[in-house]
Amino acid sequence: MSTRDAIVAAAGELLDEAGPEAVTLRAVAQRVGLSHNAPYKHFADKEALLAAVAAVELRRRADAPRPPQGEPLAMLKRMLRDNVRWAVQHPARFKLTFGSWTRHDEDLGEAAHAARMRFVKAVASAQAAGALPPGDPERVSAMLLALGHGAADLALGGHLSREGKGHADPEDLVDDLFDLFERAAPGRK
Amino acid sequence: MSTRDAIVAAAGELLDEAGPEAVTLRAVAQRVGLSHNAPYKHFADKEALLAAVAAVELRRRADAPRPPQGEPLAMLKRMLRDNVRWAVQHPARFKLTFGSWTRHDEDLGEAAHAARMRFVKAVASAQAAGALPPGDPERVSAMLLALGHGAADLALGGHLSREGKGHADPEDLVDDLFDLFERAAPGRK
DNA sequence: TTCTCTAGTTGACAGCGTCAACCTGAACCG
DNA sequence: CGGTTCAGGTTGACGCTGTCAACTAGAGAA
Repeated sequence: MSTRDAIVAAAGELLDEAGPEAVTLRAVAQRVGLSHNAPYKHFADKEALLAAVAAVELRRRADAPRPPQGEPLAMLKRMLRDNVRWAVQHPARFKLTFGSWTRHDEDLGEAAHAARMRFVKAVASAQAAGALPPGDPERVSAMLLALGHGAADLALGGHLSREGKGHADPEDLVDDLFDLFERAAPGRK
Repeated sequence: MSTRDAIVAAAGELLDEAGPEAVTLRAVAQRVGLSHNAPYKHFADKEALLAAVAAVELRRRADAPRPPQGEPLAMLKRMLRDNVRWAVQHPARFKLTFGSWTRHDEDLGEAAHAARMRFVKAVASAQAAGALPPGDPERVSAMLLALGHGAADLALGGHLSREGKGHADPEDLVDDLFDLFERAAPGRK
């Protein structure tokens, strides 16, 4: 493993173990056993390091073992639910990966595009199977991803009512949307 | 206007004019014409100040002049679209208000609850008019808000494809969801 | 008058990202 | 083989940040 990779890995671990504010260049360097300025030999600045962490995470998830596929719609639902579950379980990585990147990073942009295309493909097959309404699959994808993203983000922020009857965890909201699709789909022109 | 209010206002202006990273306690204090430590006489720490800014913003939007109401579903759609437009136009305020609050803030929690209840009420009337599927209005609200929140957040992060055919701006995604409701609603059991 | 808060001040502190300068060993080339 | 280059590492400094401690003026209450 290159030193660069070690730095990226250390930053990721720190992120998981102690939250985003603990990810300081100095702490990362120390964890790798280097001096506080060593990261600058591999990354232009802190943001470039974080972009690398995000890109690695994105690809790691893309390369994850695919569960056996079934119905296209069920598969799509599973993908979205997995995304949401991951977001809730790894808030810092989620926010880093899908937050705002201040500068354009070539590698990260490419990884994100690949991840999105994977999802768009799944939407297109569900449409082909008649399980989703027709229309630009990128746009339908955007809607699904927006709901998942929003549900996860609101849940993390504590903006989803947790108590009693109004309770919904973010995965439930994904289910609700799919229910809506199923109700809208069957008898369409 | 109390000094405390002036500090909150100054922080909000700084947020709009120069982005979140420009909102430093020193800059805020200087804008009000006080020494760098003056804010500590009114807020326990920086986060408490930011929570106050968020609460003010939330209430300001809640007190905004209500447009004349029409059909319940159309009104609801307008509310959600307004939220999304506001988020895209004031990203810093949006992220502050609907981001994660590290500590529980009484005032902010109350303001957020009031804002959400306003939305839930609108959902309930749309349901009563038969324009939305039945079910816990809080839960339906959560789904709508999640989609709006996610669409805005993804758009701000540049995660919505901007080019060519796949293009969708966040308000379009809100429309898509409402179209889906309209398609699902009419012939229900 | 004197006492007591409240809202303000100044000055310090450690930690942060970043910059500049220096060092070192291996690879390359004549 | 001797010299050069240079990626990768170091130390030390800078200004800025949030925060803390100590001090102070001034308005009311006793």
